[in-house]
Amino acid sequence: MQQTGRRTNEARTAATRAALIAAARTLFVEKGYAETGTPEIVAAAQVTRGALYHHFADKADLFRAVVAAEAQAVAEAIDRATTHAASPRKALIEGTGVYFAAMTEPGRARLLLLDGPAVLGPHAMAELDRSTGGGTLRAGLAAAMRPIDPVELDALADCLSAAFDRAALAIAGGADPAPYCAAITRLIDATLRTGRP
Amino acid sequence: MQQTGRRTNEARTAATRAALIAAARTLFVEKGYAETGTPEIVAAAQVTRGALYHHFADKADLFRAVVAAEAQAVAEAIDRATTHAASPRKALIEGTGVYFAAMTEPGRARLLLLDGPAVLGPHAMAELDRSTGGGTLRAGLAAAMRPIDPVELDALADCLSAAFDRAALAIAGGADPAPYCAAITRLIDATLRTGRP
DNA sequence: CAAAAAACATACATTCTGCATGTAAAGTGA
DNA sequence: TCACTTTACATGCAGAATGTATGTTTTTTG
Repeated sequence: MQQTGRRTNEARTAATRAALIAAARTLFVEKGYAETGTPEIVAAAQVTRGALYHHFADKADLFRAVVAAEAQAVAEAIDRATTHAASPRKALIEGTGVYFAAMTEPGRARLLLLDGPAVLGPHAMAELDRSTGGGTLRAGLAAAMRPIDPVELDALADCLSAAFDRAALAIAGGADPAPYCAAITRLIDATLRTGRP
Repeated sequence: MQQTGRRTNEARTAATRAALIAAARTLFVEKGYAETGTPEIVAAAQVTRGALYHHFADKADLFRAVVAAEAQAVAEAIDRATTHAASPRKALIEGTGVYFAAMTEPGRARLLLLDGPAVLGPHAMAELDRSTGGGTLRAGLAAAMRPIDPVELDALADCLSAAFDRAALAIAGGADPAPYCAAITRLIDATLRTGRP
């Protein structure tokens, strides 16, 4: 495992960045962003602080990379599991189920829903969502409801996703999933009925 | 304004704590929890760091006091504006309006919805809600819907309040309130229709 | 009014962050 | 392949922040 052989610069960079992101993810999940120091991260990643500050602007930038990777993983899980369901409504219900399942990955809820918004700001998180898999819920709603004002649709999708996030966070925190799943299903059905009376 | 005259200990403590909480609130709102240092806080409050660490266990404890005061203010605003509306449904709609208005106080959304959960944890925030004004939404739902499983009612109230919070955060961030108000009203109506078909 | 306790003030030890500067490894053009 | 440039990493340092230990002043109490 010693880097005795020659390695291309691209490979070196990829390896170092990957090691840093993996180590940082573990520690950020375990102890939170603020309580994790860069010395601890680089020790776990087997690199020096110099390497960290060569590849990332600062600690927050490394955290941004960790969160981005996490959002990417969620987006991929959703893309992968997208079965073309019969009705738009079925698609919506299944989609939320997949999102829900993806958010059970340990530490994911804390990174994406707790420390992420606080450290990077809700604006950066929203843009991150948009650049990865965002818009899925909005599209699903648009397909399943009667046409509504696009701006209100944006707001509705935003509020609904917040409800999903709260459920995911509660479950990640040890709550019983059953009542939350029931509540979420109820919310979706209710919203759809609003569109088609 | 010099504290030349004799002051009872109780008064000294109250004044010092109030000055610290006020100064900390301003700075935490302006620059966030992590970027605000205790030297800056005590300078703004005209006290020394010794006073801070005499009254509060650590920086997070001071932050907890700030957030608790904020939650208290919200609870009082809701209690104050509670008009006994005609129908349970009207009461629910009006209640969310009052909550919404209370959350427009500058900095409040950041303290209660962003830094609070990240620094103190969602569990502590939930307990804080419970100890101040929490349960209002749950009670309103229970009154306006046909009876449902209490555990699911808890989850539903939790998810709905998350939707409200997201809207409050968006508006505090500069978003147009109109579409969010429309989306929230739609969500409430839809949920109530679920209970009484 | 003396003794105890509370409320502060000061100094210090530790730790962290970000940068500046130094070195080794890889890429490049002739 | 060889000098040269660039990239990747290593080390050391300056500034600042946190929490605590210890000292001092102001109330309170018997």
